[in-house]
Amino acid sequence: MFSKACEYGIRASIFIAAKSSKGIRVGIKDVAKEIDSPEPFTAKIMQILTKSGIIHSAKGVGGGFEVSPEASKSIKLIQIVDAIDGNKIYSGCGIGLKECSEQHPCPVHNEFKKIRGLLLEMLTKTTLEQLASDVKSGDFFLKTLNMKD
Amino acid sequence: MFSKACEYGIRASIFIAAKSSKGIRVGIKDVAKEIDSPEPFTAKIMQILTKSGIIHSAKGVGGGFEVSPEASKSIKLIQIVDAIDGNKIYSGCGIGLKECSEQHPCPVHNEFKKIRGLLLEMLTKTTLEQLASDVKSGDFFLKTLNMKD
DNA sequence: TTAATTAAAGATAATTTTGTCTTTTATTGT
DNA sequence: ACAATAAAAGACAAAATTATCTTTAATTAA
Repeated sequence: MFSKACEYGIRASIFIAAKSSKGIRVGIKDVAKEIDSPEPFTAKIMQILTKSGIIHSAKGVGGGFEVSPEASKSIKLIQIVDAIDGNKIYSGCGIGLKECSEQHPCPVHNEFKKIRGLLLEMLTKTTLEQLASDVKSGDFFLKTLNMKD
Repeated sequence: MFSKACEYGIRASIFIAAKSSKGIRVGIKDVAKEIDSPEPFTAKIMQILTKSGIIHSAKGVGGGFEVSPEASKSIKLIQIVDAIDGNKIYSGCGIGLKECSEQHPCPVHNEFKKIRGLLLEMLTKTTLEQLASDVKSGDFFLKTLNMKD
C-alpha cells in the first residue's frame, strides 16, 4: 500500500503532533524510538516532511520537531502521503496501465474506482489532529508493545 | 498497491483466459506483447502462476499457456494476488505496525478496515472469467494503445 | 530419432527502496 | 567566543524488486 518511508512518515507525524499538543518538542531519537523505526532512515523522511512544510524543525539545544496544534487541525493525511509517496496510490491504474480512464479502462477500473475513491476520501478528510488525539486517548497505538527487536 | 510482478501477473492471466475462451493457447512472447510487459520477467511470473496451479502451461511445439473456461469461472483475483504478493495488501496494518488489531489498533485502523474490506471483497468476488469477458467485449483494455516505448 | 519449439530453471545484472554513517550547519546556553 | 546540542546534507551500503540472459527439459512433428 504505502512505502515503508511513508508508513514511518505518517507514524512520526502523528507522534510529533501528539507531543506538540502538550507543548513538547521531540528529537529524532525519541521519534524513532516511539514509533519503532530505524532512526537514520526516519531522519531522512523527516527532512522531506520539513521541506514540505508539514512538520517544523528547530536545530540546536532544545530543538527538535513540532507541529502546532492549529497546523495539525488543517494538515490532512493526504499531504503526508503526497510528500513521500506521491499520488500514485489513489490515482494511477490498479493493474499498472500507463493510461487508464473512463474512455480507456482496464478490466478492474470500475471496481478499483470505488476503493481508490474511499481511500482518497479518507486521506483527504483525516487530519493529523484527529489521529494525534486518538493516540493521546491511549486507545490507539503507533507501535506494538513489548518489542524485542 | 500491487507489485509490478502482480500487475503483470493479473494482466497476463486475464489475457490468457480471454484467449483460452476462444480455444487459443498463447506463448510467453504473445503474452508480454499484448499486456506490454518485459518478456523474461513475465516468464518468471508465469512460473509462479503455473506452480500455483492457476494457469496451465504446455511445453513444446504448439505449447503455451492456457486456462480452461471452467477454471476461469472459479479462479478469483485474490488467488493471483495471493500467489504473487501474498496477503499483506488486504491484511496487515495500513501504517506498518507489526501487530494491529481491534485490541491494539493503530490510529488509522478503523478507516483502513473499510478500505481493505472493500478491496478484499472485490478480490474475492471477481473471477478471471468476468475480467476476460470484459476484455473480449472490446470495452476494457490490458495495455494503452499506440505505445512507443 | 532428429530438429524445432516452447516453457522451466538458474545465474546474473540493474534499479529502487531501505537503511547507515559521517560531516556540516544552525542554535542555545555558558 | 566556546562548547554542547540537534537537525540537515551528503556519501555510502544493504536488501528487495525488477529485469535479462543462458541453459535445460519437455513436447511435437517430420
